[in-house]
Amino acid sequence: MNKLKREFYTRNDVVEISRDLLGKVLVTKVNGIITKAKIVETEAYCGRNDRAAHSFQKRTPRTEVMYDTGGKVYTYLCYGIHTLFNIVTNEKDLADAVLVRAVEPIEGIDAVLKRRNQSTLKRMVSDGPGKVSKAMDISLDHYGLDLVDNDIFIEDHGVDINEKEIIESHRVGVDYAGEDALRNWRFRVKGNPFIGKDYVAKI
DNA sequence: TGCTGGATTCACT
DNA sequence: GTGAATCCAGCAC
Repeated sequence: MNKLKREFYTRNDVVEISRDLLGKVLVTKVNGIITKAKIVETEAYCGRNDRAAHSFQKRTPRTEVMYDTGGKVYTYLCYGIHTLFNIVTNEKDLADAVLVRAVEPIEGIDAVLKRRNQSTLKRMVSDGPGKVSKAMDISLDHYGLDLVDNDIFIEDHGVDINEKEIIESHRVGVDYAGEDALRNWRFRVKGNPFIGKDYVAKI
């Protein structure tokens, strides 16, 4: 198991990192419970010239960590209820980030099901960004955490997602971003049962 | 100090 | 298919 190193996160192409993250394994150790899940859906945000990004032309206390060096965790609350999990990328001050939208649980499944109040493992468990953080027990407390040296990190299990297995599509929920909302910066693993169910209609 | 709206989810019909 | 839940950041005053 190779834990991803700083160099993986600090590359300057956030879109490339988003693609590379597909098939990688997100690991969390919260309250002594280890949970692992394969990343099957990501979304890229470019802080400098992407109106969909929180960090676009406004540096605030909330988005401060996006301006830090790649490899940091950016969590924030959406609709007052849901925690969304982002991975900061690129060099310091550039504010790029990747949103993890869906995962496939592979270890600690009992804990995942318990957190999600489910009895069996199915798409429902982790096919949305808010569900991912809940399933993995990621909360706002993890804001600013360093993935390189902490209880939350990403492993490379040698799974290589073929270019042909990646579905590109435009991002959702960011209509306010105008033309930037049309960028094909959302990436999914083709055929994986845990990706968001709307992918057929949105392509 | 107060108002507004959002990178959503889930229960219910 | 639809609507309610729910809270904080950002901005206006």
